[in-house]
Amino acid sequence: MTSRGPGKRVRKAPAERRNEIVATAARIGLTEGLECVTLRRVADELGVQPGLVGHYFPAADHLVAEAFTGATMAELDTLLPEEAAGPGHDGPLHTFRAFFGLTSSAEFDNVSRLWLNARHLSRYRPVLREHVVAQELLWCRRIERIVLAGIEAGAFTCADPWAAATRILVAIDGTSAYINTSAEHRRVPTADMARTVAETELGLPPGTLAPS
Amino acid sequence: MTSRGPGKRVRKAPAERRNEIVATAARIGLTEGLECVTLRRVADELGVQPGLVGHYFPAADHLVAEAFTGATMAELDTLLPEEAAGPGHDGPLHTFRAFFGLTSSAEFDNVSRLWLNARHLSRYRPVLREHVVAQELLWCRRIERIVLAGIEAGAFTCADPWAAATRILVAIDGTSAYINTSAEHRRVPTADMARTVAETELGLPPGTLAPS
DNA sequence: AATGCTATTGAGTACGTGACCAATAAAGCA
DNA sequence: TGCTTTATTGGTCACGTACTCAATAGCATT
Repeated sequence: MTSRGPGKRVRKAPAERRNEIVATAARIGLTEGLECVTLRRVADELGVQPGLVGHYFPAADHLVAEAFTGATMAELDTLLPEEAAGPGHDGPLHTFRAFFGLTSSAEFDNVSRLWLNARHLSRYRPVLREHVVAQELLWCRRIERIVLAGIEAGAFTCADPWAAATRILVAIDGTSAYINTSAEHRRVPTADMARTVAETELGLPPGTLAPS
Repeated sequence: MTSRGPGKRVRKAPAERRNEIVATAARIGLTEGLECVTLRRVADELGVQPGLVGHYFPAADHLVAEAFTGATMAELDTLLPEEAAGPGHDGPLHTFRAFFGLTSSAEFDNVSRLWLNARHLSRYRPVLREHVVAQELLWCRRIERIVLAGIEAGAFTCADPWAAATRILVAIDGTSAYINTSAEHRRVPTADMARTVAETELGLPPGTLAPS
């Protein structure tokens, strides 16, 4: 991919190089797993010496943690764009339809794997753990905002938006827990579960959030 | 724990030694994580040379896989004893009450961690993957049997027992997905979710499966 | 009591990891 | 233009892993 002859140096502004490193680490983490995010692996990918990556990340844990945050942050912005909760849009109902459409598609598989990966690795890596907790709460808050917008617009009925958001995420995370194992065997009974849970939580008739 | 002076050999029957090794590996996997199940670690625990463990398990993957199966199999028998589905017992309703009581308690935390651990590690380790899939289906089938017994006894109403069992497990696995991260923040909204999902799936009035 | 089988030892190889650091060359500034 | 700063190189180091294998010693059988 990125290959330069030996000895050739390319000197970049620290901020730019740092971003490069994090972006590469995020891509590796998303597609191959966070344990593949090593100083050497990232350096190879960038056509650079391992020492350089170590220079920007004296502790490898921080690189892994930032890789995770980078990947999930980007994904969240795809799934639930910030502006979706604001005014002048298709409305919360359409936002959720798109959301459940995406989370049910195969594109989401790598994201499921990443979450599973990060949640387990957090057992041993405190730095990563903090980033994962922050992202978990961020995702939950982002959903809560859509719920709030829907209540305000009179589209949803829900006594506790935070609890509803939490339980919707349980359904999503529960469904994607089998992504590396018996996902095939479960596709049928679990395909609509997250959507159904959401409809129940938001006081919607069954099928309301199904793709149009 | 088990310490012998150097050079002292204890020679055991192969089957017995093998069981010892798997039992130790299962304990380590359950309490410290499957990546701690190494030839060295298990050998240390048994007061034995690493080469011996390597003799019984020429590929370390198989040891990890058997450790997982050993631990989850034992746990399943605690949670849903085989005979619970048979005749002459407190009945399916009581069985499920006990089940949800246990899965909600802190004793279950290590089991949640183990499942998370194994489901992620299955991404890289095909041998473990097969064992995990087998256990996942076994747990699901065991629940399905209780559901079937309950339907037969007229206690439950359920059109598709297998699908119901699958969705109950989604709720349980979803709830326990945060065991290493933001579990504290979610305890309140998710505490009763698995039980509630089960009551819905089985056509029971809310609270029927709550601890008595 | 002697013998054979084999469970067990103890040291070996090869590999991948994170961390460390002096030397070097590229970029910006005087 | 020359000088200073520092991003980058290219190694080394110690550690932990799986795996290999000849030699050894415990047990069971004769």
